[in-house]
Amino acid sequence: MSKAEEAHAVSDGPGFVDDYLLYLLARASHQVSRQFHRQVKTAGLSVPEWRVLVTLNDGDGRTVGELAAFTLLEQPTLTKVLNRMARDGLITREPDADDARRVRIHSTAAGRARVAGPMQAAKAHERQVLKGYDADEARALKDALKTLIARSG
Amino acid sequence: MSKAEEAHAVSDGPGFVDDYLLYLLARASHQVSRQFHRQVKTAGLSVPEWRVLVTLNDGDGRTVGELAAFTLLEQPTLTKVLNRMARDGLITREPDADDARRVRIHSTAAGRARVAGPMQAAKAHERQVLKGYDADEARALKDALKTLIARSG
DNA sequence: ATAATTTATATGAATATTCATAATATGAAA
DNA sequence: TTTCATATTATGAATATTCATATAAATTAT
Repeated sequence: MSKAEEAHAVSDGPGFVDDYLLYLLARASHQVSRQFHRQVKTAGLSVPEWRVLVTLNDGDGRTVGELAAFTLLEQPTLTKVLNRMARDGLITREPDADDARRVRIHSTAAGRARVAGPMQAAKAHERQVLKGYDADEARALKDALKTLIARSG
Repeated sequence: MSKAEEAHAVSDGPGFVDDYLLYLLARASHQVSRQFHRQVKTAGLSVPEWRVLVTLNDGDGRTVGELAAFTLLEQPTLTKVLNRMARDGLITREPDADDARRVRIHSTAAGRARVAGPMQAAKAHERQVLKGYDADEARALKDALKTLIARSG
């Protein structure tokens, strides 16, 4: 142990977190997303806003609860994100015809326009991240993540 | 398309996000961590506090900057987390002998005591999540995540 | 040495998130 | 059909996070 290490007792060997699944997941997600999230902000969207718009792009007219689950946001957090997005003309709220408790969220033309660039950037960024993976490896990685998601439902 | 779907145009087929690496990572991390994070809070720690203490447990006396990188927090966020933890007697700040700009963070006896339960819970929870994985599969999953982390450094 | 540049942490105002719960609507049971 | 339990979204106060920048120390260059 060097003198400097001795002084403050930092161990350089592998610790618990270095092989802890939850940490590896959190760090991989955080670190891989970091660069892309900067691009999203440059395009004038927060990360929650990006998630809302890209989710609506896959299927418009979802309820607040569905959107909250997809976007990994708490429902009250999402409601406030939606307030801002409605104010900015990116989405609209429509009452559900069958169940008056439900509110369905639709993206506007402005919302679709705002998300188009980031969508292309996301695809390019993913290709960049997976550069060096062949098709089988990429599939295996995604399938492993899907399995984790399915089992922890 | 059913009448209900027609009314609000929700597509049920797979969309972009369903096979988007960054989403799969974020969702897997979020969902797998969800139950454990509830246990952490029950033990009287916020998630950032837990990350600080478990990181210090692997190597005490890290600087604020090192801790911020490990805990996936912005430095100003961490400084405020540390203020709370110092107030609660979980950590102490010590000036670095060699560089007066640096502040080294040490966990206290109370901090170590507070993190002991969650550490055991984390190990038990990880075993639970990886139940059904054999040793090779678990290793492959973790190695895949470590590769992503290393490449996105 | 002195000044200029870079690095490490802290601070403050603005913003965002959370927790508990309110408000409203549906569905089921009596 | 009234009551009771449950489900969905919104609200408000408390808390946490972020962004820009201040402060202070080390390093480099002049």
